[in-house]
This record gives sequence, C-alpha cells and structure tokens, in this order.
Amino acid sequence: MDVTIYQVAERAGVSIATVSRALRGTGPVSAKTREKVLKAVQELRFTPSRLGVSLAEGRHAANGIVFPNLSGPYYTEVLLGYEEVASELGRSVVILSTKGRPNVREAIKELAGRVDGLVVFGSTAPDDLVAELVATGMPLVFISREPMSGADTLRSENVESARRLACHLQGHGYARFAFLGAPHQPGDDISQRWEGVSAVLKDAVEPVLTAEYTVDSGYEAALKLLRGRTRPQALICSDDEVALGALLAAEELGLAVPDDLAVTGWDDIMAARHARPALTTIRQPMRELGARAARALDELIGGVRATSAHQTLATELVIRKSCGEHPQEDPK
Amino acid sequence: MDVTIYQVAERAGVSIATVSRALRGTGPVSAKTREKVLKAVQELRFTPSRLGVSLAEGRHAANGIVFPNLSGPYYTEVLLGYEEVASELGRSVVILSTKGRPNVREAIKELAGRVDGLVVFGSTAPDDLVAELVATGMPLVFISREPMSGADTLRSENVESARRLACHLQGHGYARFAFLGAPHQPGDDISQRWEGVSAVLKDAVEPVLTAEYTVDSGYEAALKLLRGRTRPQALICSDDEVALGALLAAEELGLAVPDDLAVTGWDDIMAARHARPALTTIRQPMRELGARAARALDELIGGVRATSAHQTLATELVIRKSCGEHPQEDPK
DNA sequence: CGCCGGAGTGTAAGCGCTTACACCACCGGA
DNA sequence: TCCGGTGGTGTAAGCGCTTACACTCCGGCG
Repeated sequence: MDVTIYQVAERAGVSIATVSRALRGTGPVSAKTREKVLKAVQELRFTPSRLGVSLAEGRHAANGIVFPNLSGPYYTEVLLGYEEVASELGRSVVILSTKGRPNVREAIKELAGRVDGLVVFGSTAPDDLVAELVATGMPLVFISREPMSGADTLRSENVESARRLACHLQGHGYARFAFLGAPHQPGDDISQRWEGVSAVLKDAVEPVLTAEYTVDSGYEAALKLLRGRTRPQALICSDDEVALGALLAAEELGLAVPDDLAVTGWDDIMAARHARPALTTIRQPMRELGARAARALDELIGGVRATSAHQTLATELVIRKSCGEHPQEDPK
Repeated sequence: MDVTIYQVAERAGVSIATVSRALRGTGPVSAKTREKVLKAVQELRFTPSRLGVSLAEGRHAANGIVFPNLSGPYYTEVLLGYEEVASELGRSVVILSTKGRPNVREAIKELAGRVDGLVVFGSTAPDDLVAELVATGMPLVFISREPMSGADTLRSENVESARRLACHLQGHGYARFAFLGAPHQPGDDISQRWEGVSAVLKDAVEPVLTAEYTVDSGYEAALKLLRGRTRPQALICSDDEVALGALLAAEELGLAVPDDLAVTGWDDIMAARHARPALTTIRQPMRELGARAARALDELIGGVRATSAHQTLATELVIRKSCGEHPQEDPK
C-alpha cells in the first residue's frame, strides 16, 4: 500500500493515535474529530497496512494449512470447509502443498512463521518435524494422526466404518476379498481401515499394495490381481480413486461389476456417483473436517477450549451398485 | 514466535546488524563472527519474524488468489498449478473463496492488504471493484476476463474450441442441438463457448439456461428439456458438471447415450473419464493456467516483463463415447 | 612515515501501526 | 472556590527487522 496513518493524521489535523482510535473504536474520540478522520481516510483511500497492524498487535490474523496435494476431492473439500470457517473467524488462510516439493521442512517452517496456527494433514510432516512444531508451542491441529499431547487431532472414524462395510459385503455372500491400498503407516487412515476390514473378514481378505492412492495405481494393481489364478470376489479399495482404477481394470478384462466382481471405495468423491456402476463407498464428512479444524485452531489460539482436543467424526456407508444388486441388509 | 534478533545478537556478542548480515549474506562478515552468530541462532532456535522482515523489506513475499469455490476440479487444478509455481518463486499463497460470502469487497481488500499481488477469477469481482484494484497499482492477473489495461489477463481459448466441437458433432450427422449453460455475462468463458457453437450451428442450436454450473442444475435443466416435444439430438454442455447432470437425466428418462442422445462437456474433469459413457469434452490446461498466472504475477511484481500481458492457452478436444460411436473425423 | 581504501562492525533511522501514559480542559460537588 | 473525575488528545515507546552511514582497524603504497 501507499498512504500511511501519518498522512491521514496530518490531513485530519490530529495525531496518529487519534486516527487509530477513531478507526478501531478503541478509546474515546469526539464526534467532530471522528468525522474529520473519516473524511481524510475517504479522501486518501487509506487502508491500514496489514504488516503494521500485525506487528503492533503481535498476531497475523492468518491460519495455515498443509496438505499433500489437491488432486483428489478429499483435501479440496477439507480445505474449503476450513477456509470458510477461518474467514468467518476473521482469519485469512495460507496454503502449502507438499506434493513434489523438495524442501518440505523449510516450507512448513516458513509457513509457520506467517500464521497464528497451523492445520497439518498427518501424512505431510515427518514425526520429528511434528515434534519440533509442537515444541514451539504454536497452536496446531493434525488431521488423521494419532492423538498426541501438545496439539489437537481430528479425523473421521475408520475402524468401525470398515467393519460395517466388510459386514455388508459378507451379507452379499462373497467369500474371497482383497484390500487394495498403498503401503500405510501405523495410525493413518488406511491402516485403520485395514484393521476394521481384517477384523471382520479374517483370513478371507488379502492385502494388496498399490503404488499410490491414484486411479492409475489402482488400475495397475487391480489388473495384476485380477489376472491371477484365484481372483477375489470383492475388491475393497482404500479410497475412491483406487476403486475407479479397479473399475477400469475390470472393464478392460471383460469382468462385469458387480456380477463378476464387487468393488468398493472410500470418501464418496464426485466421480464415485457418476461411475457406472456407481461406487459403493464410505462418505467422510470432509467439509466438516475442515470446519472443525478451523474452529479448534481458533480456540487454541484464543485460549478458550470449548471442544475436545481429539475428535473423531462419524461416517456414512453409501450403498450403490458396485457391491452387488440385492444387498441383504447389514447384519450388525 | 519468540526469540528475536536482539537475543541472538547479545548471545553472539555482536550487534543486530551483524546478525542480519550474517544470516542474509548481505555485506561482509568475518568467518569467525559468522560462526558465532550461527551458533547462537542454533542454540536459540531463532527464526526471523516474517512480520519484521516484511515490514522492513516492504514486501509480503506472498500472493493472493480469489476464486468462487473449490467444489469442481476446475478451480482446484488452477489453484494447484498456481501454488506450485508461486512457492517455487518463494511466495506463499493466501486464498479467498467468495462463494456464499456476504462481504466480498471487504474480503478482497483485506486480502489485497496482505499480499504483493493478486490473481482473480473473472467471475468473482464486480467491475467497479476491479477498477478500484487496478487503480491502486497493485500487480493483478485476471483469469477469464476480457483483456484490459492495468492488469494481465489469462484464459484458455474458447471460441475456436467450441467451433471444433460443434463441427465434430455435425460430422456425426446430428441436426438439432441444445447448449446448456447458466446465464453468462459478456466476455466470460461460457459466452465465448456459446459464440463458437452458435457460429457453426446457427439456428440448429438452442440455448438453454441452467441455474448454476453444477450437476444438479444440469440434471434439472436436462430433465425439463428432454421431456419436451422436440428433443434435441445433442446436448452441448457448458461444463462437465452440467454434462454429468444431463447424463443422469437421460438415464432416468431411459434415453441411451449416445444412441438416443449425444452429450458433451467442457474441462475434462476427473469424473468425465469415469462416467459411462465417458464424456466427450474439451480439455483445458487448468494447471498450466495457474502456473502461468503465478509467473505473470511474479513478473509484474518484479517489474520485468518476459511474457505477454494477455495470454490465451490452447485447448484439446477429447473424444470419448458420449458423442457417438463412429465419429467421422473433424472436417476442419 | 603518512595516507588511502577496504574489510568488518556498530549506530540509529526507518517500516506502519497500537497503546500506555501524560496532559489539559472542563464539569459538578463540597 | 477548590478539587477529583473524566472525556479527548498528543507523545513516545515499542513490535522485529533491514540497511545507510559512520567509524575503526590494517595493510599496502608512494
């Protein structure tokens, strides 16, 4: 910007303190003076410098968020919910995508330096960096990470949801299952999903790795798997994108879904509804996740705790065509 | 943050000027002194305050971007390309979504106050606000807005692409068309697409309004249209989401796509590929759009113009199943 | 032997605000 | 009439940096 509070003060014939008070409504200012100030502000098109304000106030009035990428709808939706609430609370949001970035540590620290608090997706920051951040005392919310002290955590429910899904598939009468997902770390969403699925299906389910959580890697993995001798009857995919890839693979191999093969996803992204057959999947409240993160951060920053430090949000099983035609209702 | 340059200076037994010089590499510092400073920095875990640096340097090292929402993949992809390049250039990105926000003007001004430059999607800011922003002299890049002076503009090609699509459909032998799109303003993407389509198809195409650019409104509009007496043979949709809605409507009415009805989209979002029939559509280089915006802004801020102030990016016609089985090749 | 110039460092003036504190009227009550 | 308040305002001290400028050594040169 250009025009400063000094110019306004001079034009209005008052001191800068008075201008500040008139503008922010702190402290008493006579009606006449206020008017003069406002007039000068108008004429000069004065906007207080954010930098000056922040430096003096000692706060950025901004929040950060760190996510791996935005290609799928998952992070996007969370981000959207986050931005909406953050800006309701008067905070701008600064984003950082770590995908394909060489210097994640630096970038995250840099980001931390320009915000009052940070939301971090579990998968994006290595443990030691997390510890370092926590040590600084900065308000922090982690999404999909194991509860820890020194920071809030937030995630949607996985284990029980996975159980429900597995039971539902069992109800269809399938006996051989595969679980398609990239290598996962202890405590992340995927490993929780696996935990739920394998608890129900026991030996009947086999874990299969994919390279990533993308359509292409889902396609590759499914292709390989389905060409094998003992083809599973149902593919439980760790997310919708992998499932879409599996659908593509099945199509290519001439397998009918769901008659020859059932496929399920996770997240209920947009394409899940439009795929044919439409994907049976588990809907995560992604927007809500973002919104809660923003609120939790705000409380952390403000120092008033109204909500719990560690939240788990409920999910919903969305039954469409890809798991079979006549589902018997979920037994449990 | 907590520890300041003064503490570092004291611990290292030097002045703050020397600390600053040692850290930034401006001005001469003896090896011994540098070492002392770095040691103190380590021990104290000092990180320069972004606010202090910015205030002194007179720059934010941050860019803003204003978009309507993130629900579709279009803005998301642009954002992603933007963030990637911006951060390569050493700039953070601050986002602002205008969807459903009451005080857009204030929000945009506030955003403008915390960045060095702004990317704005054409549809989000009213003309007078645009003028106001331009008047401030702030570096500005508008996406999908008519070229103007005082700011860069960037968009992907529409008119010729629309022509190509229309010709392709004509090649299928269709004679009655409808163009599905929300009310558009002069100069925006949709009106350019309509321009291209109607230039080729003339009276054979009828414009049909949708409430928004969403699956639901596409569905509604298509349902109404397809129930009418003279059903069009091909639906040219203004974007993929509308087209997906149209697909749903056709399915509900028992119309086979593409045998009974051809449908096309625009953007080539993820779901376009996975819909069945897969959508014929026009692929925009969304990521590239964002990347270019970031670079243009950087040049604007730096004052070095390497690229043109007004760019138009080429698109690609992606032919899939939804427009018909045996396309004769595009005549033009 | 006196000077010049450059390396190395410190001092202090900003950058644009907020706000504690001091100050000055002026009013009403004793 | 005097005094304690209080509304209204200015002064100045930060907030955490960067950097122009001044200063001090020293080595090298004439």
